[in-house]
Amino acid sequence: MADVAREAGVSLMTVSRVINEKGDVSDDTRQRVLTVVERMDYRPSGIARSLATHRTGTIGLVVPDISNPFFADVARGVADAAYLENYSVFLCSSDEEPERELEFVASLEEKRVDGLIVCSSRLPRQDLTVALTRHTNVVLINRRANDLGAGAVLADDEAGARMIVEHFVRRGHKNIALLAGPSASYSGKARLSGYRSVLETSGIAWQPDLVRHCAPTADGGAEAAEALLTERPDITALFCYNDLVAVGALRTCTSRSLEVPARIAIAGFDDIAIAALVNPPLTTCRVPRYDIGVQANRLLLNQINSEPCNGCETILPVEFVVRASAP
Amino acid sequence: MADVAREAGVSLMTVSRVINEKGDVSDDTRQRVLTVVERMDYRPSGIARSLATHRTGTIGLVVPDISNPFFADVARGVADAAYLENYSVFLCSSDEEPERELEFVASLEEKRVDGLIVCSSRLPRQDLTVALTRHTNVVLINRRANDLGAGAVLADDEAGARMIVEHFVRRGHKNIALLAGPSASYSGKARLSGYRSVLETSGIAWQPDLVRHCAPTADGGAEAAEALLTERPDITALFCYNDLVAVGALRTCTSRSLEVPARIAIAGFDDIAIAALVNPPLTTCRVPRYDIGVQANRLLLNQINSEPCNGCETILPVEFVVRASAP
DNA sequence: CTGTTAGCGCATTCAG
DNA sequence: CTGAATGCGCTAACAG
Repeated sequence: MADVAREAGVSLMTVSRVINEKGDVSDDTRQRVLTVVERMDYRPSGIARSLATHRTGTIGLVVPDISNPFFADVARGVADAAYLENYSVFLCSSDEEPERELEFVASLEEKRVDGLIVCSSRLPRQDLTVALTRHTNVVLINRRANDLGAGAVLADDEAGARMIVEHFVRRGHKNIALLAGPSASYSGKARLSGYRSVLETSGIAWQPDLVRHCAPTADGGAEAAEALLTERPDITALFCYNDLVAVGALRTCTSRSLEVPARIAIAGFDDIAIAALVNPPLTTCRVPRYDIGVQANRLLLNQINSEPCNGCETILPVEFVVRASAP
Repeated sequence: MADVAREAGVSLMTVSRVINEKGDVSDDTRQRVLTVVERMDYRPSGIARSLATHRTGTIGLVVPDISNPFFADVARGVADAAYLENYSVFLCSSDEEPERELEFVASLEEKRVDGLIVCSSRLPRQDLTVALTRHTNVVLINRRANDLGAGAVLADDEAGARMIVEHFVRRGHKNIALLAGPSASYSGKARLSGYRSVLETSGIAWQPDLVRHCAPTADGGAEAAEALLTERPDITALFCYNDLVAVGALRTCTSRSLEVPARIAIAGFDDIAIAALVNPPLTTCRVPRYDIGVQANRLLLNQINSEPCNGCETILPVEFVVRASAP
């Protein structure tokens, strides 16, 4: 910058003003400075600027696993939205390890990020609190924490679950099973709760052995479906925690020669790309993953610009999608 | 930091030494400082440190689309490897827009990243050169640029293509078609080249109408397969640019009642998760995406630590995977 | 083993 | 409209 100032015959301050388009500078000198900047390929140091202004123009994004299509889509939403606002995004893929998640949060503090988006943290409540109080601007995805003063973006998982189970009920199913995924997660609980509420209002008895928790993967779904169908061969409809679980269940049905949907109807959740591509294509519930990312970013930038948002929440609607696996 | 120094009754320098575990400090004072650091919840400012040291401990990762499972896996490799080396990663998802890619490269320069990993850039050669010469440490993925002094990590796409087509030939196929994907990309060219070379060595005549370029998506594959099979119903084997294209081709075959693999054998490429989950599961070639990310990071860190690497390349082997779509 | 003196490259006062 | 002085929080070289 000093070089530019000298070459242009002005002070450092004037160069700074021109670059930041701030204060009044005569068109004449502005042009002169810009020319020199161009000629010398000068790029201001964001580091030095950050040190002076206490703002970095960066945010942190913590996800359990960036290779999981769900989080990859969320990340894309965050990244795109951040780009439009001239923010840069630190990607932190915690590999589901709480310990690593904590290290990320600490590291992001050293990097002096302006804010933080934490996606589906496995962190126990206690650790979350400690980690987040050191950051002023935080948005949580798929997790509530109003009392921490953090914003939250959630999908309406419960409503989605209700739509799916109601669909089954309308089709006359009585023995509707649930592969419920992880019991600890927000979405796991919400989807289970939706399932229960429809059974209740439909006057269908709650049968505990129709519900099984499982890992949120295709293998987890396949195993759980195997066990479930062995124990209760009278099941005619199967609501799966997510599409991967449903794909696994589909595999199990195929290997047991249970025709889908003729003999057993199957529904997933999320509507990731694979849902439409398997055979038969999955009935499911579309979760606006990209939008979740965009909204999380929006909430965060609002906080950064100190527009108040104490524990404000954004709940995004989901969309029921009927396909051949449960017509 | 000044506060810590005062509280501990030492100079700034000593605090700095303790924090960076550098120089000799007596156990006594070290403990005293650490205690104060703990008590005051002090965290050094990476920004200030970067300004003083000219190193940021950050790298940039530019990908066309983070929601594409291929790049998501690469990103995970980069992120995991970077984490192990205490580096932070800026995620830049360019949405396939060359213009945005350029802005990212510029922005990463302002952020003073220590290095840059660029994945499958759509940038014309000219722009790439300009953008990259401003960064000293660069690694390219799926693209060569030895003369730029950038490192490169590539998968052995040509060998993979050869394995697949050889497999078809061994099974007695003569009319082997290729849905070749984008003609401009490195991997598109390499896979086409592998296809041609096997035909040649096998004495099978090259038939231009058996090759069709298409978008690297399921829809792209479905359309292209439709056209291809209409024109040449005598095709018995179909090698697809990647798994998504193969899934599309599969869909087309199903809708035309062409049994796979009895009537027509199909193979994909990459071995993304979906390949094993469709029906029938896809024969394909596994590209070590995660490893590509890890290796790219390794090459980059080598450059950063000024171990010479002028245009060095790492070519990763691929693995042939036989499944039911082409047994 | 420890402290002192200088910046790192910029933005923010305040004066001209 | 422009410039000079000062500090952001830390580290690199030297001195003690």
